[in-house]
Amino acid sequence: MRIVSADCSIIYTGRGNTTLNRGVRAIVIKGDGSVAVHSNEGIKPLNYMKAAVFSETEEDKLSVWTFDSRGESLRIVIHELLNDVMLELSQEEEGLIRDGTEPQLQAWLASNLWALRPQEHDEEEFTLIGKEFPTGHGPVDLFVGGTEFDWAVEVKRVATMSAVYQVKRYVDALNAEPTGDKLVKGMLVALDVRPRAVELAEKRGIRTVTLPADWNSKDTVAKEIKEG
Amino acid sequence: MRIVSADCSIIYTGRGNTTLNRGVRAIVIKGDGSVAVHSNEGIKPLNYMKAAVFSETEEDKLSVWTFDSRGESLRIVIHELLNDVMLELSQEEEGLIRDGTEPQLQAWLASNLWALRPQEHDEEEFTLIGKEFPTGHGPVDLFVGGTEFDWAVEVKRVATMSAVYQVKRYVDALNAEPTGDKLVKGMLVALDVRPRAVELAEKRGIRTVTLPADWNSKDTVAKEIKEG
DNA sequence: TGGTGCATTTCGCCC
DNA sequence: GGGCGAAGTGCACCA
Repeated sequence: MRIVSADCSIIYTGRGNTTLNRGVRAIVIKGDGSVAVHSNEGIKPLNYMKAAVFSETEEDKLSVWTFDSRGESLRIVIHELLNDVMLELSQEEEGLIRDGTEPQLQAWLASNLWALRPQEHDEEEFTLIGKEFPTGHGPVDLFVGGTEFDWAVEVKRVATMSAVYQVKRYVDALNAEPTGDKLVKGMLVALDVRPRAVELAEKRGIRTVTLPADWNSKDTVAKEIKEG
Repeated sequence: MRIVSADCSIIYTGRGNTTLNRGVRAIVIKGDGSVAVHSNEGIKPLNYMKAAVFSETEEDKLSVWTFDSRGESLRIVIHELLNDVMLELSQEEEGLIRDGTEPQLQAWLASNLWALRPQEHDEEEFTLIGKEFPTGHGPVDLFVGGTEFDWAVEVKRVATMSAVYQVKRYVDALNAEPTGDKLVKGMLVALDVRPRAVELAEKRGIRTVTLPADWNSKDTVAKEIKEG
């Protein structure tokens, strides 16, 4: 990985267009040809490009670095090159091992359906009918049978209003072409159900369940429930 | 900005949990306290944290770097520190100037309503009724009067199926409580309307308009039209 | 290879 | 400061 600090100005054209006036930034060029330009703030780069082809030209006695990819171009004018470092990183990167992702949350819920109970003391028995259950408007994460209703359960890490609309579509589609004899209701389960989503869900008759952040570290889980 | 290359292993706990086994990566620490760990591939960092508080301890004769933020922790065990570089970047970063963003596309359409015509030779006159026009399901980008219908126009850079559902909600809400005497129809305008979105829009009676990538560089614009 | 949806999304705008 | 939605989203997965 090559890291350069330089007084530079940058123009990007491609999916959009951006201009970056003169200033000193860090230019990072990786082994796979990807390039990123970083300022002294924030996580995201100012400019970037994936797997690009590098070429260097000279204009008005200034070095111009061009990175080209399909239909995109990043053009860096080097006014002054201040630093140039090469770092030898691992060639074989194993990559991150993630935990607490949405698919894992979904799998955990599938085998801990009691977490969907509206109240701690509730004894309602849920049975798993299917995962990624087809609805005619795309698959719903979990399809669960209850005593009174069947439930279309959508799992999110963060649930916003659009997730409520999504559940609504699933419920309508499932009730339009019933596969069982029970009425289908909707349930939105997330670590963070946004207030506006809670509000909208209540209005639409959809139950929301907020799981605690440590859902995967305990067997007994306290949770907040809003019944729509 | 400090850049370190090190043989390290990393554990993150916070919004999720991640483990990164031993390997040589670049650790980037910026002036605002944000930290990012980069491998030799890709744009996104393996691990990262915004505006964190740094502290260094020693465990089993190894240096451990801990970055803490509210409820999050990034813990980097330094097995071997290979490189340590300090780069002086601009303190005052003007930032990117963006062009071709969705708001700009929306503004351009508002004063170039002819671009919404279904055919090049069509002479239909559109009149702008409002921008960010309230619908009862959130504001629609443009509300436009035509000869036969009024149009709820949603503008995207990339339009997917969820954008179609969004327009459908606007149209239904507007027709449920009419503000004019014309029936409201939906229109989805984007630089890239995904095939599945086109398909769904046709089924839902929503018109889709695909603008060319160079929409802002010419006055006469060729475009593809699908009438729903 | 392209479509679909998650992300420790990040980031900016408006309230 | 929290909510909301765009992003040059990136990225992995799956057809």
